[in-house]
Amino acid sequence: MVRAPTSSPLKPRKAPRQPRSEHTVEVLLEAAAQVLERDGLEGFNTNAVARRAGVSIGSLYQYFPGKDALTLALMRREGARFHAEAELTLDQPTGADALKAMIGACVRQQLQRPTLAHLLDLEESRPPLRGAAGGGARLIDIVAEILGRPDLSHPRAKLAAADLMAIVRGMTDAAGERGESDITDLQARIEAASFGYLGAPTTRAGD
Amino acid sequence: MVRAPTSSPLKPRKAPRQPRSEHTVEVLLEAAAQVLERDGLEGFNTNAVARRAGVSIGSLYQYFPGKDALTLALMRREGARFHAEAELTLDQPTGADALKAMIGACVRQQLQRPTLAHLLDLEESRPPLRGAAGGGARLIDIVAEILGRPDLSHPRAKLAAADLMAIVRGMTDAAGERGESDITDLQARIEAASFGYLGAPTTRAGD
Amino acid sequence: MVRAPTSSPLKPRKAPRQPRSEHTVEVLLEAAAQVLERDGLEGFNTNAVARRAGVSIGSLYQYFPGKDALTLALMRREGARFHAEAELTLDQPTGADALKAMIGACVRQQLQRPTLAHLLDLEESRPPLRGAAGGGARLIDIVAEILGRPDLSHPRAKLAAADLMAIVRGMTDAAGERGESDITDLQARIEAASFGYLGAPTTRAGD
Amino acid sequence: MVRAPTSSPLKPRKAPRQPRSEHTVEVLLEAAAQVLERDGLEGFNTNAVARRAGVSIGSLYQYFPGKDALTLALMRREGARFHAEAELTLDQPTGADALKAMIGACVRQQLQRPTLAHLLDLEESRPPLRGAAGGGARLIDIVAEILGRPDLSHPRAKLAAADLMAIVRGMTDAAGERGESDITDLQARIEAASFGYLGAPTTRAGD
DNA sequence: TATGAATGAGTGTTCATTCAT
DNA sequence: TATGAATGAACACTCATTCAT
Repeated sequence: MVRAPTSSPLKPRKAPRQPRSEHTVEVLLEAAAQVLERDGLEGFNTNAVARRAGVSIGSLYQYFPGKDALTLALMRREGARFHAEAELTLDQPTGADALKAMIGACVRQQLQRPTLAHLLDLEESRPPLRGAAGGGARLIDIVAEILGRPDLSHPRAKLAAADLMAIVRGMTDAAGERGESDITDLQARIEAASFGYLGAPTTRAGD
Repeated sequence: MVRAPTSSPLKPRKAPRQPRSEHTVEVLLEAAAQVLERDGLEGFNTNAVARRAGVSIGSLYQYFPGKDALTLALMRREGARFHAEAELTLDQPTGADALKAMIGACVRQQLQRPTLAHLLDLEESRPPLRGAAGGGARLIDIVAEILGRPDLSHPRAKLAAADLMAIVRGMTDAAGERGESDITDLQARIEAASFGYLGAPTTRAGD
Repeated sequence: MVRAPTSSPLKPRKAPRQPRSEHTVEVLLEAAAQVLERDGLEGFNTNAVARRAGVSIGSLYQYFPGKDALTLALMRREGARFHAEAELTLDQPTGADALKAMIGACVRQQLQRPTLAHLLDLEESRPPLRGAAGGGARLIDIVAEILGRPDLSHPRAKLAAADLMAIVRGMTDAAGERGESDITDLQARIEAASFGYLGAPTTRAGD
Repeated sequence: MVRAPTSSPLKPRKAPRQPRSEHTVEVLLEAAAQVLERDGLEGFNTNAVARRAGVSIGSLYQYFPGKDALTLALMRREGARFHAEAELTLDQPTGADALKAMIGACVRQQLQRPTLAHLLDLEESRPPLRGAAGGGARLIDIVAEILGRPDLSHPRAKLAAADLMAIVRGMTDAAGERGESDITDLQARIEAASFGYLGAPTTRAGD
């Protein structure tokens, strides 16, 4: 094994400017996603990704300085539209509405491609990637902001935000693993737990 | 040379009869735990475990037919006293008390050696170990039984049990990762979420 | 890490397309042959082969999915020109001529690189390679066909063919081990035994 | 691996004088034979033999200085009664009778426990054991002596003897591998080849 | 003398990464 | 710029042999 990263090993090596390059990057990311889904972390290796992408291994390394950078880019891609949606929740009038919207966004995100989302979550906690995607932290900030809204005004907003995101992540992951697909039901249960946590139960969950 | 294992690759290879053997097994398991804690899944390999245990790699393989068997044995060791405690929760008079006891057991278990517990959780979801430890499924059954008690009598006990365990796991994992150590506070927050989920809020969490 | 091979462990992993690859494969096969000849089955390991080939171990595994595939490829390489020659024996006018030609082919094959041929024979009987080269069975069919010719017309052609090949193999192996190199003499003795077996002695052997 | 034989690694380490020891040696040899038959050369290792013998690995090494010594002892055990029988063939009045008797002895020996005999043959050609059992050479001497008898009086007795033994070994091995069990038929075919080789065919083989 | 725990060099194999073409 | 052949450190696992008990 040869591990001598000269520059930052996580940032994309080159900004793909030409359309052909953009396309290659896109193809590589989708290939990575599919390999992850089909073969799990066990089968997730750079050669397999390149092969599936129909691209040479050399090309992969031209766009990504290393495996972790590829993983990271995939995380960002998967998180992109989700983050946009998450930001929008702040536009909701009340904190409660915003929180519901946020939960909805999380659930949709996680259940879109459940195994992919789950595996990326796992990868995200691996030291070299720890918080590199920045998604989690940012998300918690948004939720914390929501919890500061007048109708919720939680005294320990940051901590509660972390707890809520943990609840959401825990429940959606488990649901994904079980193969659940009824988004509405799941969302209702998560809301029950969340608002219960906040001391303002909506309705009895799971009825 | 690597050939197909003739016997089950997960069951311990030989029961340690002499006191010396027992000691070696104990030392190996603790070494495995420590390697996992210090170096993560990345650094968790049989040679490292043997080295840390101060034992030859051959000895490791005398007691465990493979890496997975070692991991599994560690899971069982870590889960042992916890499972005992979990069973006892059924002795509680009311469902609410039982559930609180259960949450307490989970929290204590997870916060005892947080990173170890977390990494073992991850490993448990890897295909070759999927449910091999048998802990998770059993746990959910207990909780489901609790939820069937008169004072809780949840109509979708099995599903709710899974949800509750997901909440507990999600929150404790996150707490462990943050380095939280105030068990009582964490437990209170989890109870809030749990009873909120069940539609019977106790007090506003996090106040 | 050693995991179950996903594809057939005996078929070559990748067809060498570039001339460089072809060369590497050729070099690896010849190295395998030489290691086998110098160090026997004992010393025949993938690292030794790669080292002797002046190639990294990784390269070996790029072209052969495993040790057995390498062995098999070597068998086929060694058997290639021989099989061509064996097929041609059917062009001989009479059965007797064809049989003599066949014996000649076998003897030449076995005495070209006697130890190599012998060791490959041994390997061929190891379970994972059992009949994989397909050489032996095919050979017997050819001989059986020869024995069916009018001038020989043996009533138990298949059995006799197996016997004859056993005679040829036994005698050439022994001769090879003794270091015999007079092909003509050996061939004459084998013919004596063979035609004697068929009930049509030519001349007294060994005179 | 630790390979530092201080004394001759092939001779039995201690002459078992006490009846208990003799019994242990016998048990070990039979265990070795059975392991060889059941699991082949692949599974033939000292620990397996000891386990099958119901004896500790330490005991095995008390009676045999190494694996090869064990193998060798097994060869001698298997060859013992056969050699006795082989010697007796010299008592036959004519060379032809003696040769037939010899062939019969060989066939019986090889077909008694065909796989065992075959695997031991293979082992015998491995360098550390090369000719150590001494069986083959001695056998050839006997046959050479037979071939010198007046009725056969072969001019190249030693060479012819080697050839004949090669024929016998080749044909019986192949027969054993095929699972043949009709000793008389096989013997007749071998005689045909043998006497054919000598220029004195008996009857057409295989009719 | 018997036991079996312990040893560790050796073997097959993988995969992230480099670099000549 | 793209290719894919080549690299080699790392890892899982085996087994002949030793030696303390």
